[in-house]
Amino acid sequence: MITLSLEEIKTKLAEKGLKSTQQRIVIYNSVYHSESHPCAENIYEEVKLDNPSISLATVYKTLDTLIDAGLVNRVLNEDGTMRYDANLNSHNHIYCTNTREIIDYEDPELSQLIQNYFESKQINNLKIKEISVQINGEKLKPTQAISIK
Amino acid sequence: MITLSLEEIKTKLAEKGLKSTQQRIVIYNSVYHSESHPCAENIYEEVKLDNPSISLATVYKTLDTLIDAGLVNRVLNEDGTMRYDANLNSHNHIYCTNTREIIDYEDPELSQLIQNYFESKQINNLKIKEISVQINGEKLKPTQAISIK
DNA sequence: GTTAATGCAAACTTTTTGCACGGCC
DNA sequence: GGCCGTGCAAAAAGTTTGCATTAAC
Repeated sequence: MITLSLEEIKTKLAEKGLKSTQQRIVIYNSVYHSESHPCAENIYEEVKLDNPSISLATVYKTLDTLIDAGLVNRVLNEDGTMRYDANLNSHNHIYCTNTREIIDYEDPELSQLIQNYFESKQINNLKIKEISVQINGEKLKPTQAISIK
Repeated sequence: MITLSLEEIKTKLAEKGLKSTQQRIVIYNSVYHSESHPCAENIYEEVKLDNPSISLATVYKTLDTLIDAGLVNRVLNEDGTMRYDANLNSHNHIYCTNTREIIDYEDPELSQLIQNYFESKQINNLKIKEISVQINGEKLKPTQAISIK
């Protein structure tokens, strides 16, 4: 995992023309460093530990701001709640049907394969903007053991 | 589009051990024949035209019943609302960012390509059960394509 | 006739909104 | 200092639940 310093976060916000408020910093930091794909409530609970006065409405508003700025993406969860993801490289996800985790899956080779496919095959009257692959599966136990840090 | 007769719907319900109530018949029929992927509210509005006494709660309960029976699938929408789909063959979806429609996209060639890819490349300790592709894009109106500006 | 499904209303969860106050540039 | 962001509380949107009534088998 790549960690971001306070200065790096401030720079990223500034690049998008956003004021570096305390709330934006801690919320972006929380999403960025989350292993899973947290929902607004998860983020609220985490940032509240160090910032007890923060409001859940601010978490929602700030996430919308970060999404509009292109720093964070929405991820859909099987249960219909909105999840958030600051990893903008990967749009592929593995959904583990056992643990209900959503795991980022980056695979440039796969992305290229699909992109090539759609260069030779157009879909009627559709301007494709983005393609993502969702893989549903079961994490087998050895992986679970290894993945514990 | 393949249409289903009343008798065929009753048979499908009976095969799953479900009583053929008026509500189940009209709700399943509505989802089955929908071009888009309706949400519970959409289905409610449609079936209410012919069945004014039906309740929204019944729509939700019936959809859950149909999902449990394997006659209908849930589909996630970008806006976080739950959508429903009676086409069990295709797991690829096109999401139109203009109209917010979700459109089924069946493409055996694409599915085969991806399946082949994952036969030669395993993901660590993951037992893959299902792979789906989501394509986000804009449906172009014919007028847009030929418009002179 | 028995059992399960429906309809209603109320509750619950998640997300959004309006507005006064406070903090960043 | 001016303006934008935040916090609060209330509302909206989406979904679930409990229970008395009704319908299917």
